[in-house]
Amino acid sequence: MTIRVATWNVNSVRQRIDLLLTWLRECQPDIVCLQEIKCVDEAFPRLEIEALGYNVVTHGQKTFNGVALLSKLKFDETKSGLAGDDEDVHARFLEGVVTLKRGVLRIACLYLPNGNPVGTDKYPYKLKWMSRLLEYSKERLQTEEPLILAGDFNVIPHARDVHNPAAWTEDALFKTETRESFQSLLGLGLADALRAVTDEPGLYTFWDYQAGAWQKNHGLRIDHLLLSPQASDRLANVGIDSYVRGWEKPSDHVPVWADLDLEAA
DNA sequence: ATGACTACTCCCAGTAGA
Repeated sequence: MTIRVATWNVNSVRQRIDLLLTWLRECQPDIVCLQEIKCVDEAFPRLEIEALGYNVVTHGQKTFNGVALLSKLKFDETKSGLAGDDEDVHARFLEGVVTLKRGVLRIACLYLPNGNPVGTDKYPYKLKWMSRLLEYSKERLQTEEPLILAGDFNVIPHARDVHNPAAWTEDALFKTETRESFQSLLGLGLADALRAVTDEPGLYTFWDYQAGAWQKNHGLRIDHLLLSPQASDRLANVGIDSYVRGWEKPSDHVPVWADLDLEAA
């Protein structure tokens, strides 16, 4: 038995619903984290997705941001919002817990702030959000349960994760402070699922719409699944569905998934 | 390269994304 957990920044779920349904049928993920749904909860196309056998929970927002969790396993609990800043109204975080044959699996779906342009209040907001995520992770890791942080991190972890690293050194996605903060998440014992299976450079999850970035393979790896030791121990396979970027009217991000040897209840 | 695309919005020029 394996459980497939996926993440995909769809860049508007209403624009992408047909592609999403096609991909769900092809990939057959058990749990999916969606980002940038760009709609309020009432406008989310839940019926079509429920028809494929998913339980759906959304944390939406008008126009921007918005995250959703889809799961073939029933949610025991869900919670929206990341602790640590009562002033933050962005819909960027949604946590769900499902029951397994042995214990539970906790999934945090996140859309980490972009942070550009650096020099505006957007970058400190990003760094603060990352430190809030670090605190959340510290707390959750104490339970010693399988935990997955999945989403659009807006972080390029390493030079091998971007086509032209020299052009990105001052960008909020690649700045030293950003990468150090991401590293401190890994320092807690979280494993970058893709890097647990390969060191290969040039594996991307995002290609800009502009300047033929997809055709030239000028991409970024910014969508990640971070696994607690209890999840990492069960890791069987990881994939990037980059072919989805070649579809008609695609998102600029593609799905990333991980298979874990865990049994559903 | 002040560029390029795409999607959003009190409907359409301005904002945001990465």
